[in-house]
Amino acid sequence: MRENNENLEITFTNAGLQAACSQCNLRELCLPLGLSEGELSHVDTLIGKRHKVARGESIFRIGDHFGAIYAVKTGFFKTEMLTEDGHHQVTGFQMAGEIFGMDGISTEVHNCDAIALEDSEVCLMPFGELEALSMQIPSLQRHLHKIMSREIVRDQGMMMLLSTMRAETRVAAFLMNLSQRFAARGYSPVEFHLRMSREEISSYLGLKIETVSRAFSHLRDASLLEVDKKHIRLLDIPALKALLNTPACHS
Amino acid sequence: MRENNENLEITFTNAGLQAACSQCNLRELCLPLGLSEGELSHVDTLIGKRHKVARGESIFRIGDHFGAIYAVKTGFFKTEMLTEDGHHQVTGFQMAGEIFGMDGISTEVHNCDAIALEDSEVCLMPFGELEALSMQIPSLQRHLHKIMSREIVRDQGMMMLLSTMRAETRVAAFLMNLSQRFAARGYSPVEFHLRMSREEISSYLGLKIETVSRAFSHLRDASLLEVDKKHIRLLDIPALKALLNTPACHS
DNA sequence: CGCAGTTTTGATTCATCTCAATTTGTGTGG
DNA sequence: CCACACAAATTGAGATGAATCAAAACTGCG
Repeated sequence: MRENNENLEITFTNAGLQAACSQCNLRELCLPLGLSEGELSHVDTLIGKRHKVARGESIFRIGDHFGAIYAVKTGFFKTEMLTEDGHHQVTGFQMAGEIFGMDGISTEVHNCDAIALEDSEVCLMPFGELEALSMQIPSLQRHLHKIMSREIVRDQGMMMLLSTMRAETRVAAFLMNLSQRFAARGYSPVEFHLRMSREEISSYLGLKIETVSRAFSHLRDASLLEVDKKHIRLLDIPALKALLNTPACHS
Repeated sequence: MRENNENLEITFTNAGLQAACSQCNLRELCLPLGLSEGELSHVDTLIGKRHKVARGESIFRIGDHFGAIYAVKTGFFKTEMLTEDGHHQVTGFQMAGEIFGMDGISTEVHNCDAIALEDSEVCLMPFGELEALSMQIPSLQRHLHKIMSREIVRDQGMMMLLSTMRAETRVAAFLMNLSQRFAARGYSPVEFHLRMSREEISSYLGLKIETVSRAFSHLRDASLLEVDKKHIRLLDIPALKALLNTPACHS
């Protein structure tokens, strides 16, 4: 299986302990995108050791001092903030090649927890060094800015989802989004495993867990997908896409 | 009135046509924050001419090529995206000293419209030049990153508002947010004028216009504020703050 | 003064939440 | 390996908050 190959590869590169972007199969998705060979070798010197995290452990917590941003090497993460009334609220899920921790730049304090949803590895990128290096390498600077901007756009898309879509549509949009991201990583866009619980999905989508469950059931009944616990199979992607274009009012 | 002073000041500095951050009374809120005198003078060379926009006019539109970010010198803006089904959706309001347009960095194409809510002036900051200059001035680079990060944090806060707060609470949070921002600019935090329509507020808050109207009426009936059309007076800020800490379920 | 657009208010409908019960899954220790 | 307890997910019935539909009041502008 794909998973196994991935694991073998990790074991292999991890033997060197030191992360090396230049050797990483995620470099087309991650920070190094668009860098030349020579530039990449500079980046190699900056990226700290990789860091293993067991499922459930955190990379940083709310209130921690900000010192670095992180790239997912393998595994799956969630980030969650604390609401005014003390509840956790998932603000994002991160998979291989995705970067998180940028929330901490502005105040130099993290304002979310970053928690591994499965045994994972991250690459640590000390932010001060990253800034210093990006003063040397224009294409690195530019790409860093693009990554931050992409996060802004992503969050704004999420705002739109939350304010305009109905429960079922939110779930469909969520699954389509995962599908695309898996596809970009060479995994099947139609069949995948959810790493997060229904609880976490509902928190992320601004719904109650029962509503998410009902949405899954309803999409299944409409033959748009198959659900077996956390295993998802999208049966009718065009129809799911069409759902997203549906106005909020009852169609 | 305060407004008049502001206007006089504009007329005055505008006589020079060229914007000068070093002379700007917003420099503690805006891009130049934390720069030395010498660094400021470099920034002065980069900031393009100021740009006047009449109420209703746009600075950029969805699909426009991205070339610069903008700082509000005077006036008020909204940014709005297009939903899948073709409706406009307000994603933010920008006031003096706030920076917008960073959504365009990632794809080099803007994905929102930026529209003046009143006759306004913006300072145009060509992004390529800004990047080049930030390679010379570490504190400028750092602050640019903080500004982008702040936008990320802001958007995530909005996601939380949209997924956890009830209609009335959203409106209260919106007003409290405006209040703080006015206060930071030396205006009254308890009494201010809304530049945006109920329609725009409702779009921003993910509600219908009638619901926003009812929320205003209800907050008024509870003696938490006075509403006279677009003129708002916050009567009980502690109570409004307390509202925000209220769990989503019926109190 | 009258007209168009905006805002407020009211009555009803509908989607999601809440509460409750059941089923399914997971991990632990005998 | 199975039994048990506990957590996660599903399903159902009813309550509730916001949307919708409709109409009235207000605002601003020529």
